[in-house]
Amino acid sequence: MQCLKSDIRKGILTEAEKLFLNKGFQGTSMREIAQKSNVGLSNIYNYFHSKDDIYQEILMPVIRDLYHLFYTHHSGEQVTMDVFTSVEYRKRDVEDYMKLVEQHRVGLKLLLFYSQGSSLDSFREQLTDKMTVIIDNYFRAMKHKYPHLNVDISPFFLHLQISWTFTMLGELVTHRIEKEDLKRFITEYVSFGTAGWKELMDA
Amino acid sequence: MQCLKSDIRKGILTEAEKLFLNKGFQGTSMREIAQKSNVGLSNIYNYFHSKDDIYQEILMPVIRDLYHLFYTHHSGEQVTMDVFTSVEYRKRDVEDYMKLVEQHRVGLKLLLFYSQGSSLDSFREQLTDKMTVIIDNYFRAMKHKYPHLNVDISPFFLHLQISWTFTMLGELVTHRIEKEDLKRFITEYVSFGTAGWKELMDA
Amino acid sequence: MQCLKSDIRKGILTEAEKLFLNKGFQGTSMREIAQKSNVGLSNIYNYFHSKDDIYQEILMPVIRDLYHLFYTHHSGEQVTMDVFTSVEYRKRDVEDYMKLVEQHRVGLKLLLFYSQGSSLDSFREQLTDKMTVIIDNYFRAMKHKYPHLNVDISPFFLHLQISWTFTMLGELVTHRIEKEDLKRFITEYVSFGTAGWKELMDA
Amino acid sequence: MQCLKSDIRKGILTEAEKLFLNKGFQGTSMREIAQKSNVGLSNIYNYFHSKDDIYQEILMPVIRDLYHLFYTHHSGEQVTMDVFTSVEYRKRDVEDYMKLVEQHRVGLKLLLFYSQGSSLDSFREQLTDKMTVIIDNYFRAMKHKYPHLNVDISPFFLHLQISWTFTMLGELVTHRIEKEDLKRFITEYVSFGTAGWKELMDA
DNA sequence: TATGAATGAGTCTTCATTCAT
DNA sequence: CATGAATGAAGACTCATTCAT
Repeated sequence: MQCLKSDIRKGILTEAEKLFLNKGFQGTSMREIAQKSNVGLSNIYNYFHSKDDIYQEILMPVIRDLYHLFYTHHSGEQVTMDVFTSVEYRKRDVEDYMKLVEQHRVGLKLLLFYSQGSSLDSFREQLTDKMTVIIDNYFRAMKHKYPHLNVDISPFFLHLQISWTFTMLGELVTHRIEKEDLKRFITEYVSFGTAGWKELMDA
Repeated sequence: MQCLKSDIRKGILTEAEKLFLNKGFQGTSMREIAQKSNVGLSNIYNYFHSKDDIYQEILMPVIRDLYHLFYTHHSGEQVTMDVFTSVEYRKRDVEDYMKLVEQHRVGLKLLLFYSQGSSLDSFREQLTDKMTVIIDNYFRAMKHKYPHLNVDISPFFLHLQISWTFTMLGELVTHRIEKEDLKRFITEYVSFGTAGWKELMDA
Repeated sequence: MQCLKSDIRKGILTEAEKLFLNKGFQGTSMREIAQKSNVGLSNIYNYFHSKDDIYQEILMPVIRDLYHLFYTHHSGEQVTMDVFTSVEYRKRDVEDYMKLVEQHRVGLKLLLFYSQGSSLDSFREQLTDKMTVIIDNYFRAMKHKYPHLNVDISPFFLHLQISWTFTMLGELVTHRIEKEDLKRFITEYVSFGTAGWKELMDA
Repeated sequence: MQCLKSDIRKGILTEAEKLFLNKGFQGTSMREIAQKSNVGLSNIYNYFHSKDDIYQEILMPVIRDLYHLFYTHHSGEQVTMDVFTSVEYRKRDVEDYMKLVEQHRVGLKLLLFYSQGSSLDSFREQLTDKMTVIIDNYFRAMKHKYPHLNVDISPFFLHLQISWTFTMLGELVTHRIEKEDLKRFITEYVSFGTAGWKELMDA
């Protein structure tokens, strides 16, 4: 019985994903991956360079979408306060997060909680730092456009806000929220956030 | 050549702490701990039962203080809205966090980011769950006392808020904040939070 | 440099057998087995799951034949006193034992004397118990068929007789008996046994 | 709290005995002995030279009595056939065994089943060999005294008979026989044995 | 006598990866 | 592309015994 090359690849990735999710990156061995995916241990190396390679390939899509989401949200052409204080804007934001979570539940879980020991170990940290820079620039642009506003937010608070986004993603991913509760949560989240930002910026 | 028992114990703990901080619990081997602390590998077992034992001993103080902080903050005798919306209250809160961070910077870092594979692996998750229950009860009591208020916060949002607290601790611990920036950050943090809660509860 | 799988397997088994015979199961280390059989220590685990696995594989044939011998001797269709008191019957018995010993000298030695710490540790005890039950049933059947006979043997004496069989196997295995002495021994053994059983059963 | 030196010795021996009985000589560690007997690990070496030393000391009494029993039984001044064929003689024999078993149940168990890895590992084998020589001499003397008798027993059968004695001791020790069953067993045992020996010697 | 620290070789087993076929 | 053998270091932990105090 022969299989298509691509099938085997997928098989490996699928089983590896399950294992990583259960035991973490470090806790999963190549042997297990081989056994579960019915592939000879050494044969795996015909498809992937290393364990880390498998891990990266699994997480590539999430990372791509995550980057895309973050960058489009915060580096759009329009510099406006609405991004922070408009309920509409924030609702769109959080709905985008939800979509991401629905599409990449497992991947996000891996990325946020099970990457210890892999090259993506500090992915969250790095992305947070990058985002901080980007948003910081955004603030500078806003300060230029609306000089009377207080957009002088401390870098640390900014950083924290971004990190919180990851935390929220983590919570959404681990505690599967029911549809009926979802709307309410979003309302609360948006209310809380907009009120907070308004307070900070109008001051 | 023998040394004082307490000295060697401390030596082991010190070096182990450093290693755990660099390589995580799983990534650190007893061999390394032995080498760095100039103790025979097997001799370590005269001081500690296991690797996990060392880890727990290192984190015991943080855990104790963390529990104490959380429980005293949220199970005080007085049921009042101030806890959420009073600037004074929240300032006191965040200052307590700061103290915790200053005293247990490394320990918190380990606890929050480097415990994978140890028995404290899911400590954050567990404590978050416990706190959620406690605060939920607090809300029920408030609802009883102030019936006109909207204290009907969704469990998920509550959970998220608590998780955010850990995130903040994590950020404070990883990004050493300068003294001059500290005051500003606290102000921002408190403003944001109180505004948010007010918005939610007055609605 | 790779060799035929079967050769290496055999090599490991051969050397392990020697070592177990010299040092017992517990006293033999995987390192030694690896060294003596010119195989990398870790490579052994490509052929066997564990030390115990090796041990079991070595003893599988003896155990099989031992079971077969015992069961066929004592669960034959014919219920007759001859089994105990006929010289012919007993001669056939003891000759079967001899064959077993010749074919599995080393294996029997291991099984009877060197299994401490392995999963076959209590093999003799277990088999003795099983056999006791079987022969006890046999006696009941005989009692039914020959009511005038005294077949009311105490369970303990029965147990002892079976245990003696193992002892004899043990002796045959450790003290290689010369061909010329063999016939004589068998005669003595059979005479002694038949006389004994006759005495007990005719009483 | 200070203890008499002899008390500590006894404590160590007592606890060691229990452990050896549960886990065998090899399976018992000095650490365990120290813990169970409430003695500092290294302090044990003020009382005993080594683990083997403890083991020997525990088994000294059994060995002494065993030797004494065997030697008096078979090297008495009187050379007579009765030793083998007289019911009275054999009854006295087996009753002596019973006494030995009652006095040294644990010791015999250790000696026969749990000595692997210790210096007493091959005690049974050695004693069996010694006894074989002694009884062989006894037979020679009998041949001289009663030339018409067939006392030309093969060494191997002799050896087996002696080994059987140990087996019986082993059985008596592991399967605690009830008082009511004891008498019956002895009768069976003696009947069987005397009939067997008569058959062999009168032939 | 008693203690706790020290030792150094030892236990079985698993790891990710490579190699030859 | 696939296989199974090979590697060599590493994993946590235990051992009986000794030493200095």
